[in-house]
Amino acid sequence: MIKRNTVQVSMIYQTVQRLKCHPTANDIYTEIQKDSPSISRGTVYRNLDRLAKMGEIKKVEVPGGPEHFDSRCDDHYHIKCNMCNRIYDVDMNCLSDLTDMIDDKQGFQFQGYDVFFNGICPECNKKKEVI
Amino acid sequence: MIKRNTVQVSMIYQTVQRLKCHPTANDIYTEIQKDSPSISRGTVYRNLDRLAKMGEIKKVEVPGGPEHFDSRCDDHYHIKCNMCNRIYDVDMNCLSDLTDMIDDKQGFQFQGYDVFFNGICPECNKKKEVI
DNA sequence: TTACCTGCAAAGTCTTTGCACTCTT
DNA sequence: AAGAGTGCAAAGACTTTGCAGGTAA
Repeated sequence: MIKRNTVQVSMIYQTVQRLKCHPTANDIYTEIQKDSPSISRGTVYRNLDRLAKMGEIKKVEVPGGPEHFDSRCDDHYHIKCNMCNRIYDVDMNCLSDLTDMIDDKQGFQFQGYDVFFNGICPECNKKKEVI
Repeated sequence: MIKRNTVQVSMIYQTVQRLKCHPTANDIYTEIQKDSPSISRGTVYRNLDRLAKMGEIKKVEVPGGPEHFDSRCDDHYHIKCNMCNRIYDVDMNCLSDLTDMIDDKQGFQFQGYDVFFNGICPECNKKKEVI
């Protein structure tokens, strides 16, 4: 998928590793721009996509929001804060194969599933108390 | 939320009930346009949102795709076909409270979760065999 | 009559893409 | 050299919004 070792690719990869906050493509773009103002959004989107397809990073599709990216590639779940929309890891064992629980598969070929929690993050919880 | 019984609101509600295919806002817009060409997209989006907030219909947030709407309001899961992107109901008992399984909530206030399956629908499976 | 709702169009958010140029290999 | 990757800008998909006029109550 990626066949050339360009500075842009490594900056994008490094930035996903460095930001521990499940950044969006735009977060990564903004961050890289601080040092390299000429980086383009297209390059960021293209390479995040390539890195995810290669399994170097993980694409996190958030229900009702933009995509986020994660340096942790093992199977784990996420929670979205309903106030600030940030994404965090959930500390829980993954469910055993959920597709075993389906009563009638009706001819579908099940390939995978997402579990996505939502709630309020500790930081926003504090803010709420102040208000 | 909705305070007036307009023709547009009832057309939108009826269309969600009639289409059993988990339509998107655009599907509903296109469908209503056949009979009422002057309906506007804004009205469709606004009223789908209001109907969902009132609990008359259900908003289905699809990971990595536009929102779909469902006439079934009880708790149940969905599967997205990775080929045609259509949404179908999954015939399975809902999981008991998943948030009980979280080892360390780290100060988060968990409010809910989505489970979303993906795979290949029977129709697309047949097409694959032909190819 | 009031104020909620509509149609329209513009704008906003997120993402993809075509093209000419650049740089890795 | 070849062709993968880049920057740029335009366009695309989906959704929201401001406003003037329409209409249910």
